[in-house]
Amino acid sequence: MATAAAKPSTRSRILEAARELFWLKGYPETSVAEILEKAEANSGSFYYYFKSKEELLLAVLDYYVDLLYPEVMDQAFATTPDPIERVFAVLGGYRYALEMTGCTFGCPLGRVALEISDIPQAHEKVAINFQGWVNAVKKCLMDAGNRLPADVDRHQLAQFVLTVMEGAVMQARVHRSLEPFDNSVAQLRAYFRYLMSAPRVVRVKE
Amino acid sequence: MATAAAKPSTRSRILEAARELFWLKGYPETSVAEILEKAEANSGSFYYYFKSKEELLLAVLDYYVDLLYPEVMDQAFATTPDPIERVFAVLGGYRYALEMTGCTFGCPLGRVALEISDIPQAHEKVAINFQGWVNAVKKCLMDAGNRLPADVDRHQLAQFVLTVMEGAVMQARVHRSLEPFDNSVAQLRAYFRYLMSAPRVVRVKE
DNA sequence: GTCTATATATTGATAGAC
DNA sequence: GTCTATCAATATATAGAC
Repeated sequence: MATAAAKPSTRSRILEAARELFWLKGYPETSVAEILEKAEANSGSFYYYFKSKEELLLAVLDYYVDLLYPEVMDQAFATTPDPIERVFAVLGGYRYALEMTGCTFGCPLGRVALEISDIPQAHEKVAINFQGWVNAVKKCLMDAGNRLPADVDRHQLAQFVLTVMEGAVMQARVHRSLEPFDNSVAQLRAYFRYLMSAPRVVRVKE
Repeated sequence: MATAAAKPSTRSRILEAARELFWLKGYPETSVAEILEKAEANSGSFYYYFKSKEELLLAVLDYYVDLLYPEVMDQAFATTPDPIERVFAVLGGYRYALEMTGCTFGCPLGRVALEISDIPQAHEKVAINFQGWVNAVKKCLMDAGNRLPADVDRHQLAQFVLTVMEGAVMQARVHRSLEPFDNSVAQLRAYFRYLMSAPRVVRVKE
């Protein structure tokens, strides 16, 4: 017979609680005491597993690397076979997160990227996460083959998709509205439509 | 004869110190004590002018509204007559700020947008700042007249430019490199080139 | 490994003299 | 309006029993 799920280890409970609180409240605004309460753990356990709050942040950022596919990419890849549409399905996932949170919370890594300024290792780890995201999108763009012009740099375009996602999420957050997000994605779509459009004959001045 | 510049008022010294520190360290990580030290003021003066640290943040965000043209737009408008090139000159201003700070500091409002989550008034004021920015860019796009297709929504496109700026600045910050910024602007340029390209004859399948 | 109790520093904010 | 002194709360982190 099925047994009840075992309670996760203390360390992973702390990690999970921190991940959620850093996402909701930000790293500087989250106290160790709050993390402990949410994780149902004690101060002694915390400092047994982590040297400091700062080290916990770095562990959370490593954790996010593992979550890229299960939390961000897998669903888009599973439901959307067309590689170009997959890219927009990934963006749709962020739209859904905004929708579910009243347009308050989008990408937790973008938040760390801007709110932290004195922990260079944190930026390095966010950069690694961004690289993983960009590579996943780049893979889609490469899978699109010759539907995109050969001279379009896939890496640059994938980086641009991340740029648009982060900027769009930010604006949705401050406006508490999906409109700026949808507008930005609409413009990105127009750009892709152009890139994928049939060969053009440009009328030349006589 | 010329007199030495008068020392700014205590209130404006506090406001200016806060603006810079919130930009460099973020709002939660900046203590009132630091602001006072930088402003050469005392706790008593601070709470004479501001009800709380939170109210100071709101005052700083109002202050930014006044700084939009002098700090962000004026130079681009003065040096670049072409309205489309003006938009890219504005982006060039952010590139310069990144360059001058080792790719660590871009837009202070984007930072507040993501690091603050429990002060709705702060988001409202960032939204007002973003609106001003978008409107300034929108004005350029409208000045471009029929160089852009009539059916392109100027507001949506201006919002997209802000999206790209914020996302590009964020990536430059985490990578400590201008490359992601330049890549994103290059893609935005390609999109504008497309929008401004001569009327196209699309080859139709037979 | 987990617990409670606590050390030490710093936080935002206030009081009251001048 | 500006000053110093200080409050009360909270922060991260540690000590040492179990």
